[in-house]
Amino acid sequence: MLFERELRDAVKRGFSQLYRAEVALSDIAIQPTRKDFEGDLTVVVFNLAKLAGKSPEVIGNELGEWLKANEQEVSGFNVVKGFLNIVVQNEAWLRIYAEAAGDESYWQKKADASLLAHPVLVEYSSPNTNKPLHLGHIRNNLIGYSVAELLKATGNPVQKVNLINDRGIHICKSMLAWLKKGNGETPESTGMKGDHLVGKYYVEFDRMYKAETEMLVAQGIGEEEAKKKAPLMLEAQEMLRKWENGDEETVALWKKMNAWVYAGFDTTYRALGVDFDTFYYESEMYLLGKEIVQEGLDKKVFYKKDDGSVWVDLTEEGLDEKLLLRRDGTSVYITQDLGTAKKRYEEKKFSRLIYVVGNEQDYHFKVLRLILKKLGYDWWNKLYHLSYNMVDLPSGKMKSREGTVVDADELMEEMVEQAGKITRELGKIDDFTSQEAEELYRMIGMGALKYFILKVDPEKRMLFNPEESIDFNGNTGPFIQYTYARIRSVMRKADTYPELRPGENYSPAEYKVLNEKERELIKQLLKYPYVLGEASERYSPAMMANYIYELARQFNQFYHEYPIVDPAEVEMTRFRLFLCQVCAGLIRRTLLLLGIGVPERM
RNA sequence: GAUUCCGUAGCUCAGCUGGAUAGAGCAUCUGCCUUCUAAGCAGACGGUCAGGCGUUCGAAUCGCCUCGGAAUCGCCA
Repeated sequence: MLFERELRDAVKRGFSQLYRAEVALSDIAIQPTRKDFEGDLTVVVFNLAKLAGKSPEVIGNELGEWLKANEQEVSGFNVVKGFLNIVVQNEAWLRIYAEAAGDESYWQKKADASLLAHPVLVEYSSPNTNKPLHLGHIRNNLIGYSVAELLKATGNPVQKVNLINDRGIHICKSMLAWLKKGNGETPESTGMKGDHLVGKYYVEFDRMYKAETEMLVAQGIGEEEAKKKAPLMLEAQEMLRKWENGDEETVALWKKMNAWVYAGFDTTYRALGVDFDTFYYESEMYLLGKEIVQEGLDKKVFYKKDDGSVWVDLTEEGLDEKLLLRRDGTSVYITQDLGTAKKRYEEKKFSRLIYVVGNEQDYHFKVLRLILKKLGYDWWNKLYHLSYNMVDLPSGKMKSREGTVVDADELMEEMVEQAGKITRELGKIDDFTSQEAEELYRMIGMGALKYFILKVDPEKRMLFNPEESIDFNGNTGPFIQYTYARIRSVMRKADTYPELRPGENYSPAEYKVLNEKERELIKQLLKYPYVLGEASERYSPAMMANYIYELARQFNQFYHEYPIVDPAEVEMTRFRLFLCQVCAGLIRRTLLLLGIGVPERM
């Protein structure tokens, strides 16, 4: 944090002068001072007291005196129960604030230079093409998009990639059900979005399949066997074989239905505001990795069983044996992933490859990294599984097959509708054209949804209750958007007093009468690059969300307590307008990292 | 069964490498719009940080145990 390093150094020097003893920088704990005490930074003196052999109270006072005498920026201190609270003089805050405001580079914390030479790949979304996107996918997409933006903001070259799972038994299920029950339905003939139409037949397959297995069970066949022997399942498997053999009719159907799905996804992605630099298709990648199997066998990392299947033994690492090639010679998921990772590394030499994938695949990625390591690829540790937790409903987990999902398109539509309803009730934009109003509703509705998802740490499981719509008050996206609109409104008012505006060369450094709220606001503003740096390192959009909420909250307190535009107070008005400008800029900048837009009015 | 993750206010969530009296929002209750946007501000209420033991000057945070929940351990992806 700001001044933290300087203070730490100063404490070290002071300690050494006062007690003729050295203390490691890492042993000096500095934290922001709690709100209820006076001060900006707090030195925890317990361990220092121990080293010096005096009581915390005494050390605190002695160190405080020393700092005040020797450090220009320290204007005061107090000691409470072993905590040395340091007051940094206003001039120092203002000086740094003035410098930062005039220096674009201050707001762009740079990542470790060693990472900047090669791209960071962020793989996210990665949908199956047999069903539409649901709330779980929304979380994935929003996290992936935002993490990519965070990395960009810290200077990393980023490529967003989407690996579409466009082949496999699940796709065949939809295809088969459509053949049997579809009557030639198309998105055009039904007016349905393509992905929803295909999803309808995925659910339909499951319904028919369940009926079949139940019938078989009724005939006295065991459940497990019934599931395997059900004619529909056999048919789906046959279809997959046909597809793999390039059967024309099957491939044509597959292409047709996938095209429907892509058109649907395109609409959803656009509504979500996410994008990708590269799309990969599993149908083009699934054969990769076979040469890796051979390589592993040559290096004796893998072994072959009598039936011809290929395995890797990970028991030494505390895991199990893992299959890599079936006895019929076809590859499994992890084999493809090995091949895909290798190909990508050869092509891109990525500095990191971040997989945004749900935590149900923690084991999978552990194994993936381990196998690459065993094969001797030194880039194995550049793979990172950004594991996010499930979005649960009050009724429990979402299941596509059973239709207990919160559909992405529907949810977004509801959010926008809700935003429209609230906006109309408030009646502040009655002069907007209907198109302007629509855009605003979308911005607010999506802002609410995105903030709701992103403010929660990805690792934490979160609950969504469809009964209670997502809030627009309190700790929400619209609250922050509202703060921005409010600031813009003040600035518009200032336009009528050109002589009050801070000019191009305005510097806030000379302002003398900083009040408490302004001071807090400036401190919060200056934290930005530090928070950004950490959020980027930890892949945590939630940190940015929490940061900007706090800033908005503080701004609203300031706004409420003090007038901003006052023709009788030129210096004050300039200072405050400038502060508004910086706050608004930061809100905009931060929300953009979360994929959220800001309105001029709302 | 084994492994991993999780458990903070009625609800949804913050809480950085251990530091002061554990913070927000929602909900409930009270105030504040003839002054720059009330999607706001101020206040009240609400906690055995699942429980226990330990390490420490100090534990929501670290370790062990118990209870509760979830995920994974497929010739599915």
